[in-house]
Amino acid sequence: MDDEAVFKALADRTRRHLLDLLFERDGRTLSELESEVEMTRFGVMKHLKVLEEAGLVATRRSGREKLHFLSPVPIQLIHDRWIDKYTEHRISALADLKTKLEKSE
Amino acid sequence: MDDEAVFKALADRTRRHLLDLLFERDGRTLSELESEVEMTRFGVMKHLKVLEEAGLVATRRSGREKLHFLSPVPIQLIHDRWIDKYTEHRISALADLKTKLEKSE
DNA sequence: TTGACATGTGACCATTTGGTCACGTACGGT
DNA sequence: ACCGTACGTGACCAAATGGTCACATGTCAA
Repeated sequence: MDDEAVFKALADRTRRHLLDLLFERDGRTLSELESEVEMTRFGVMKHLKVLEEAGLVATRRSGREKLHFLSPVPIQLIHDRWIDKYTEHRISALADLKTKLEKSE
Repeated sequence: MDDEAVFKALADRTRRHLLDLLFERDGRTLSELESEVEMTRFGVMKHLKVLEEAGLVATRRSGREKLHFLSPVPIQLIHDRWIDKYTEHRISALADLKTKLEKSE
């Protein structure tokens, strides 16, 4: 697996925020994403490039705009790497519990 | 979520290899893990500390040894963040296909 | 209690990374 | 044709990261 690019891409807080934005609504342009982040256009562009090269974001040009889409396949592969099929249900229960505890703080 | 530490921890190739080793067999000592990696003891120790602080590895002391265990809960949480429950089956099929294609190369 | 083994700490250095900027290219509307 | 808009490139710098080493602590066993 070409995992290096994927994990490096996920290691930055801004890039994860961009993924969150695209998870919420797909097909946004660079300018639109830029307005959601405290950073110049150049920074955002660099981050999107990293995400695209990692296969976490797919793009499509439309005139002078570039549309960005979330591509979750690599995330699924991460999961499959360290979660044993047989213990998956047990872990899921733990993860749900952890989420609930944190929300109720 | 305290995701920063988790993603930073996963961003390094050596640390992912250590997780693979622990996924394969739990409860190993530092010295044992050191022998599996091309690096001095100090480097491995630093990496294990990062993994432990991220909650990806749990430890237990036993005499002068320190035993390391894989803790996959944070991995599950990553998955849950960007994989929509309703599209999960479709993505899984894609991920399986990708794995098969890469294996047959 | 002495010695060997297993783990721990802080300083140090080379490389990578995140962010900005000056400048450049491409498309659309009027 | 022209101007405004949207995206792209390369250089540059400060900060974070990965790795090693000298040195230190704790534990077992003879």
